Amino acid sequence: MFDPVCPSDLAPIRFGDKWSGLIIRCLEHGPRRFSELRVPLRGISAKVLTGSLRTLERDGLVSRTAHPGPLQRVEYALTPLGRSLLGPMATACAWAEEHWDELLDAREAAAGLT
Amino acid sequence: MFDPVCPSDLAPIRFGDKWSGLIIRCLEHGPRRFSELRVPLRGISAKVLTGSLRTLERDGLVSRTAHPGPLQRVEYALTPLGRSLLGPMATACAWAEEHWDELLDAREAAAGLT
DNA sequence: AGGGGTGGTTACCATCGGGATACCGGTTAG
DNA sequence: CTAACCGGTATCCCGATGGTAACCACCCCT
Repeated sequence: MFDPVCPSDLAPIRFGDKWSGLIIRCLEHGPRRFSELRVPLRGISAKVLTGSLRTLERDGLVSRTAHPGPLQRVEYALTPLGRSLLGPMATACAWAEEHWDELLDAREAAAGLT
Repeated sequence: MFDPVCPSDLAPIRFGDKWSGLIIRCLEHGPRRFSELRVPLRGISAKVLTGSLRTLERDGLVSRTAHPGPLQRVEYALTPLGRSLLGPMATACAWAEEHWDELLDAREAAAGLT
């Protein structure tokens, strides 16, 4: 997702994968079920989604609750820790929205003089 | 580096690699030369560093200037666009510093009940 | 009994990022 | 002449990431 780079010790540390950011934002407005997550994340395979969810769970960002009852029903929700990430993520998104065009322009310009 | 995830269109988009964040932070306080970058980024190979720098250059975040003269001297600096990233990155770093322990605890707890 | 939805797991496979190593042209110092 | 430094490039290789497809148990509905 991103590198929380600590200036103190210069080592690259990453957590999160291709989909983690998206998943967290999908959980922003409340718990979602497994299949509810697959809808907005068009293209994600079950395997990768479970993988990402397991990692997020392991890191304490997302909680998994299997609701009892005859129907199989599993809900994923943000933990407080996960929710605390929404702020920084919003900042990053704001930056991206603001500078997206410049990025594309730069890439296009760079491709142009190839 | 991180996913600037736009909530509007849910597609995973990433730019930056393992070292991009670190490189940008190394350039925070002024231009640096190729070999000056390799020092704080212990462990990075020349190939990977050039690769990352080329990508950052392509995206308009970093500028490369080969100074004329008999001595080979190349300097990398942040562009205004690159500098605009420092804010969001600081936010991310602050989050990381604040919640780093919780993350580690969660991982440890998860590993514990394996 | 059969079909469908939910929430996965497993095996297989292609791709890619990144690390190690060697090399290279130009320049300067000893 | 030789060695060393700068800023790379060329190759090889490995492991992780991620995608596809098949399969599975459990439950519901008809």
